[in-house]
Order: sequence, then structure tokens, then C-alpha cells
Amino acid sequence: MPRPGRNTYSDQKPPYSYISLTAMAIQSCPEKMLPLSEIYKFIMDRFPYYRENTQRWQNSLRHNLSFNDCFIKIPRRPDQPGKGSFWALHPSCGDMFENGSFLRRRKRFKVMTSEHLAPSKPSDAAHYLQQQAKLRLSALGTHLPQMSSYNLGVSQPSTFKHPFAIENIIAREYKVPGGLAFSTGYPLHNQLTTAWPHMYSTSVMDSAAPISMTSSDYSAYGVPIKSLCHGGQTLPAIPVPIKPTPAALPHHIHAFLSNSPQSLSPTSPQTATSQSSPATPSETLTGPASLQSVAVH
DNA sequence: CCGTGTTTATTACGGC
DNA sequence: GCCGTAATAAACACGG
Repeated sequence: MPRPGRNTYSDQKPPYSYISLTAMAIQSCPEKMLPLSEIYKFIMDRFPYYRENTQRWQNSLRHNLSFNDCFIKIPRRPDQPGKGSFWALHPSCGDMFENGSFLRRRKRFKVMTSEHLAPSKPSDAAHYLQQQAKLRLSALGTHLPQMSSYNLGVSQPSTFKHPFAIENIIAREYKVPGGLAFSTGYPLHNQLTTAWPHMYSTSVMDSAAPISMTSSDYSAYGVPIKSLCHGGQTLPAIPVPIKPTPAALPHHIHAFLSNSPQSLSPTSPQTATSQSSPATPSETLTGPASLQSVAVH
């Protein structure tokens, strides 16, 4: 409306938060992690609004990356060119967004507290560390497989109950192992174009798979499409986040990690103090498990 | 130096 | 009105 003859919606400010936008960007790439500059690029490519005042919104975006627990920082491989780290989504942030709206998250994502996932067995800690070592290798080595989950006791960190969740929206790009499209009849296609008028249909959106869905498909709301952020598979792939996420780890594990050469930064005060919201009442994996054909354990 | 990352503060808005 | 979330501004540190 600002400029009738031109791009109509396109140069309006998209109704999505920076968190949403960032999540989109991250989810849009196969590796599920992007350097800051690529996140910028993604947003600018798709949302013309953000081609201006870059200083302002990029500052805000960086603020969000650092401030929100839902983003984790992944170190760059030494031999990889470029500045800064990669950014990824925390595996447990799948249901961050309100159903049907990206304007607001349902709740600020916080890392889980130790009470919620403490393995409590030392062997678990060892196992965890082993996995982390592998993870780091795989991530820093070649490319990440698709998704990941820390899998440290947080068996079901969250469920994908929202067809409009950011991950689901972008998810059409995903190649789920075994070729299983996770789309599963969600109202993706139409909704995308209507719900995201601000977005340019570039690679992410226009490769629309032949998903025919009707409004009746909304009944799928309760279906846990857990394949994006959590990898569906039990396969963990995300490397050790730089971000401390101290509360997320059992103490003995955390102690371990502190010794890691990665030299985690000191715990962030705000994270340590509040241990609110299990964020898992949605734990109720209701839908037909047949949908994802992936182990949900 | 500039891009990146962290942190604090302020303001606005919506929900309860 | 309070509280939580988000947007914005700004200061600062760090590293290539």
C-alpha cells in the first residue's frame, strides 16, 4: 500500500519477528546452520523491506541471536573461510511459535533446566560426551546431515504441532531421510503464499511440492511432525553450541564441557536464574506416529 | 577497520 | 496495571 504500483506487499514490513526471520533462514538451508552474513542475505533476498536501513535491523537481529536461547552458535571450522560462527536453531525450539501466527512466539524459548533432563547416571554423561565429540566432528567436518537433537535425556524436547510453525513453513525444502516428505498434507502451499505475502517466492517457497490440502487437513494439527528441528531420526548432528546453555546440562556434564577446548563462555546470568516453563506440556505426541516413520522415543 | 557477538537499556504492545 | 515479548538503540569487546 505504500507504493501501489510497486511490489505491493513486498516492501512492507513483514509481520514476522526477527526470531522468525532468522529461524526461516536457518531452516532454509540443508545444513540448518548459517553464518550471520547468510542470514542477512536470506532476509534481504526474500523481504525487500529489509534491503533498507540495514544497520538498524541487522543490529536487532544480532541482538536476537545472542539474546535468545533458541539460537546456538556453532564454531567455524578452522580451515573454513569467513568471519563469525554459524548459527543454528536449538533443537528444542520447535514449537516456539504460536499456532498460525509468527507475530509472536508462544513463549520465550529457554534451555531446559537440569532437573528436566538430568541423566543422573555418570555413564550417561560419558555417552553424552562421546556423542558430542562425534557431533562436533561431523559438523565441523563436512556437512551436517539434516537435523539433530541433543538427545541427552530430552527425548522429546518438543513436538511439531503447528503446521504454521516456522519450521514447517519452510520445511518444504527439507529432504527427510528416506525421501519422506514431511509435508504430510499440511496446508503448506496455499498458506505459504497467502500467509507470507511479504516473502519473495524464491527457492524456498516456489519449489512447492504437490501438496494438495484442504481445510480438513487442519485436523492434522495435533500431528507431531517432528522431523525438522529434531531430526526425526535419533541421529544427532548438531555440534556443541558455543553458547553455554548451562542449565541444559547436568552439572557433571557441564563441568566436563567447561574443560572443552572450545572454551565455553561463562554462564549467562539470565539463563541460570530462571528455570521456568518446561515447555513440554506439548509433550503429548498425539498424532499417528505412522506419519513420520521415524523413531520417537 | 569492520564485521561479529554480547549486553544493557528503553520503549511499545498484547495478554491476562 | 503488571508481565512477557519484541524492536530498537547503543556501548563495548573481540578477531580477521
